[in-house]
Amino acid sequence: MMQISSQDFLLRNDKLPERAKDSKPLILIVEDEEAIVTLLDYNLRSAGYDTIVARDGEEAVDLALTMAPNAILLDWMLPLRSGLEVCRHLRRFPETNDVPIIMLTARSEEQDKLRGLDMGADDYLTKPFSPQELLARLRAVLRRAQPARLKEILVFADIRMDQGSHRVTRGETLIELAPTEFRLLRHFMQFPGRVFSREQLLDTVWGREKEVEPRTVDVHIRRLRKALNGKADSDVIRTVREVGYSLDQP
Amino acid sequence: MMQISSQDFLLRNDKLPERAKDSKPLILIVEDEEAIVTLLDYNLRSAGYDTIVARDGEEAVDLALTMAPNAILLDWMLPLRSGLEVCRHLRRFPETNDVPIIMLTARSEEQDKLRGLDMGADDYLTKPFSPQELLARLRAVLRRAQPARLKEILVFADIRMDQGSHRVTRGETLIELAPTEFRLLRHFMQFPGRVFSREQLLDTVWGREKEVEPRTVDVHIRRLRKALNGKADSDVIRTVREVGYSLDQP
DNA sequence: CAGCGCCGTAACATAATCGTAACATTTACG
DNA sequence: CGTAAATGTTACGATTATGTTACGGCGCTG
Repeated sequence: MMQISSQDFLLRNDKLPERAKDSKPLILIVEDEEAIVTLLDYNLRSAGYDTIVARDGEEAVDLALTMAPNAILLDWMLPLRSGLEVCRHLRRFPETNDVPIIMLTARSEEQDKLRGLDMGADDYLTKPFSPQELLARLRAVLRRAQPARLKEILVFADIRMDQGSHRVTRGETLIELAPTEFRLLRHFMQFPGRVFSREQLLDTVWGREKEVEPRTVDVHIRRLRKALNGKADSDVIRTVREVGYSLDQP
Repeated sequence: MMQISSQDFLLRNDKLPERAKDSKPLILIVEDEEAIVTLLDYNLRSAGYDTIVARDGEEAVDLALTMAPNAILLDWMLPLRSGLEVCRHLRRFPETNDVPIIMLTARSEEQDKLRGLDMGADDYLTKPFSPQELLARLRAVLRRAQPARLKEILVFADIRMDQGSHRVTRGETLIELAPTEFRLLRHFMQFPGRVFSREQLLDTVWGREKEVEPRTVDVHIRRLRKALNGKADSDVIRTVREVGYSLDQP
């Protein structure tokens, strides 16, 4: 079916995994003072990181979105958009929501620090700082950064959920889901095979603000089943009597 | 429920395989005439490109999505799906939205050319052509290649936005947009298919200097829809309840 | 300064979704 | 088999989110 020369195919399959897995962490430096950029860049590269540099706030957002860095060093004072603004902005988007951000600032005022952390910064570094301190804090935030990353695309059997476009397909069919059905399915797909009680589902999918009858879950399970299965009888939701429901192979 | 090919979703919003920077550019040749394939293949390889070949429209879409070529040479007349269709199709998906496409055609009629460019082709080559011309144009589009979101001309389905001249067309129709509507549409076209919350849109399209009610977004969506759709009922903006809006195929 | 286009908001209209109760069916178990 | 408990299914009124319209204000431009 695919017409490609064997040479190409081998080449590509050789190269692809390499970059994905054991490449160096990429650090985005957001800083307009050339001297500091040079300093940071030199230290980070010496320590085995890859770096890219943004000179202003706009560029920072651009690069953060396109290059998917593993961490961001973000200067407080910037042209076009302040570091604070950039930080808040990045935190609004799923792609960058969980990238660790270390704020750099000339002042060490408590208030600024708190504001920075409020906006979603992970750590805080006061100029002047030693390269050792920088690297230590960087290692720390990178270490902590593991579990946050929710997958953008969830797959279970022939069901695909794309959280970016907010679409669900089963095989080749596009599935339309109401909001609660979507959240319910997402929760199941985040923990495939695991059984959840009605109470647990109410907690996680509904939230604990309003009291809802446990039996209401049944109704939404029914709606989700109907939407997912169409007319075929391949039910991916398993009822575990006395316990709850799980996403499971038919 | 609509039917979509599984290939469409295979890589949707996933990261495409990233090739090492110093590898040769990969060119996808879409052409059913063997003689021309041979010619193109020989010339491209001599000039230092890697090539893969698709013999029909279906295969073209498949390979474009799975192999992430750096550019596509696309014949106008094809089995299964016309080059025009393939072009439009590829432009609908984020992964292939920004791959440069050069259309190949036997005829040099102005009208075809315009239609091709409307569908999102980057350039146009009339058979017979000299290898020199081919390579020159290829170099040109590769040089210009940029992520969709930084492109000067954005294309989604039959909508074209030229940021240089600040013009928007849908099919043959010129669309007049107020400034906010323009920025809103631009943002959607920079991230086709992606859902944005009202808050995110206020951040990116409005900017956060002044506080604006989230519901104001609805009104501008309405105005944009009205301007784009005319009287036809082909709405390219999808409402995702409780979440936001996205640019999407009708 | 009058007219025009654009914007943000509130108010009202419409549509989608939700939660619940009531009834139907299945299951477990003696 | 027969019964009780658990789950499946359905229909419907209430609620909420979104669609739509109209209006006043503001900044330009002629």
